[in-house]
Amino acid sequence: MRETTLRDVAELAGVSPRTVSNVVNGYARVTDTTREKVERAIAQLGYRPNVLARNLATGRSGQIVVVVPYLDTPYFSELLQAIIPAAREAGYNVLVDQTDGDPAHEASLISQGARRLLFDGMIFSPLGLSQQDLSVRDQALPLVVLGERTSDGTFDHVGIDDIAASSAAVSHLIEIGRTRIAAIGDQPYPTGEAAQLRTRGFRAAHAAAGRPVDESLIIGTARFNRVDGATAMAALLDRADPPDAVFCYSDLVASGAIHTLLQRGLRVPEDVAIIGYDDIEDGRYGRPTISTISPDKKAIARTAVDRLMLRIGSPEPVPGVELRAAHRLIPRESTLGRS
Amino acid sequence: MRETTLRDVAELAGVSPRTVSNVVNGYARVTDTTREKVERAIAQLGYRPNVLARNLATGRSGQIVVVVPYLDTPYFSELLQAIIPAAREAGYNVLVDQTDGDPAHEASLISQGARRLLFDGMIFSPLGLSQQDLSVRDQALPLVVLGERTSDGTFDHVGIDDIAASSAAVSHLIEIGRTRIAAIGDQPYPTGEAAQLRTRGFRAAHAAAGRPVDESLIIGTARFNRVDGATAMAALLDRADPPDAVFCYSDLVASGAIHTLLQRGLRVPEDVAIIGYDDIEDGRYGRPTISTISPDKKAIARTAVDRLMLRIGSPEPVPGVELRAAHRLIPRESTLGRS
DNA sequence: AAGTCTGATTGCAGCGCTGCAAAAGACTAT
DNA sequence: ATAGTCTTTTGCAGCGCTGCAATCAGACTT
Repeated sequence: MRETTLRDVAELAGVSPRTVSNVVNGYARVTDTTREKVERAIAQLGYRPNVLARNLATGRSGQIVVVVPYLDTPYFSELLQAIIPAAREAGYNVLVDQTDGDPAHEASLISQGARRLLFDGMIFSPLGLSQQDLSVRDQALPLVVLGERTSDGTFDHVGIDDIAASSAAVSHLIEIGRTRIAAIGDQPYPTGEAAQLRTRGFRAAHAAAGRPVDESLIIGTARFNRVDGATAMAALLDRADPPDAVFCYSDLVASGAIHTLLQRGLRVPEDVAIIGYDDIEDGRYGRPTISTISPDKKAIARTAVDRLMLRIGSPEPVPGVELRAAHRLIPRESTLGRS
Repeated sequence: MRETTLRDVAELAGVSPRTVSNVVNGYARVTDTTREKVERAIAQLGYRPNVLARNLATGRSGQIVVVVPYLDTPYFSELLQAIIPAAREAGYNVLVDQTDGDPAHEASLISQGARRLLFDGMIFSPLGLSQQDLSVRDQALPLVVLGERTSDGTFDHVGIDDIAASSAAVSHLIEIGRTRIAAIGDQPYPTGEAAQLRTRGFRAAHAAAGRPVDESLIIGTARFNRVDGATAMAALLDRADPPDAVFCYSDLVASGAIHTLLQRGLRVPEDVAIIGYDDIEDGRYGRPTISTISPDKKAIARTAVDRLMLRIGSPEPVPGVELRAAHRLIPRESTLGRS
């Protein structure tokens, strides 16, 4: 039993297939009477357009892909949760990909390859790819990059002002009277742009307060996750002169750090104050609740989707722009204590 | 500048388009010399097949959709992280959808509607739909259901033995000497099957130990999240006779409950032991670490994908089966204390 | 040497839709 | 009544690929 096609509907309604197509797509001018006839026929036959055929005819898939390093990282899943409805609203479906931060995988994705045409555009949150890697890519693919890379002019970049945000976080620690402030999460190598910006904010806040930076208090980690946070915190505590506050480059890192502190019988924030970054839901429910920098994820999602739609819709190349979403400092128990 | 097509390759290689297609798809028998010729031509022209055209010709999209209620719920994002690679391995791309548990949205998804043909099959984790709702659906859509519904014979169901798992969790609480055990998460209404199975396990464990169940210790919640867990725990503590242990229907609920306990200055597990369900990553890093029931997510993902592939590949209807993945009890600090 | 068989290759048709531009109708102005 | 204008509808062709069945070439039988 064949599915009903445009042609079937056309026959029943007594019009041409093209007219049915016009009705279905809301295209062009169609008289009300014709429209009604067609709609009645559609209803009667239970016609549903064949997306595959439409895709081939239009050369578009109506899908975008969102690529994140890790799906089970709360920040990304929360972001995704914001992107999907925004895309759907624009009439697009969302494919999801995770790369595990693998540079090869990431590179293969932006060069399209076998999955060409499967999606009309990409929202990409790179991890393993450096700024430079991003530039050698299939220029035909409309691309919006999230995170901390900067645009090379061929794609858009949406992010928050990481330096300002990080600086605000550290200034907050200074304001509550901390004097030995550590940073956990630095990544001083090409793919560590995100981390490096936060380190710059860390320095900026010190400079603004007229404080020197103790370089030995900047601890590197491979990833921004709990284990790394816990390990780095342990290393800090094993020193002769442990810090009295830590700026963690993600809430997960913060959560790991807090874990270590509590395990050693130290109090947060009395002994060591902690501030994170990302404002993941977890941070609002742990104990203590985690002070953090909250990027406006909804704004990021909406902006990214809007720009991507614009790129997809435009015949000629759209110059890439830098777009900043808002962020704000949210002090919670891990710096202010129980209220 | 047109993209190169099969025809271009055929011309350059001096063979028919059909032969090129055969080479590309690894179909049929092709002599080594022909294959080489074709492959050389492909490389020379940088030919990449047009997925859209292939989809139309074959009537398949090479995509499956995974539908979950909430993407930012760790259990689902962890599950998704397991499903995506499994599907990719089988040559399928994964679309992701979240329904917010909205019954209307869920219903529209399983009835296919406008997105017909966009995916060849669906892995669906229902929340708002009752058993009955599931049965009125587009039978043509290959479907594998996750979670706690049971198959009506037209789709496969993959889950763990919830009753046994819940019972094991509660038995664990009994074994460590607890006498007043509460349950947080019951949902005594049609769409609450998941919760009800856990409640049955709760009762079963009591029965097995020859203990009566105090019905007033079974607390309902609208969702399985932190807030609900925290609220329910507070209600329990406000009673004259609070429990000394709680079986929480998810790790998030457990996390919320622990939050309340600690906030009130109670100790976990000394004053109240807590066990959760799902084994999300968070539970391994919080303080205390959360004892839990760990469903084998990798097995669930693999089984679901395998079954779906089988359904997609089969011309005639495949009878639906019930498949059980393994689970195990993982005692951690929230029941055993610090070691 | 003719007949048979096996495996490699090919041609045709069409998947169901839309872009394009032309045709048909409706209406206005002369 | 006729030409001109604008709106609505239509026909054609083709997006690039694969299913199917037929064809062809070579090897093997008798």
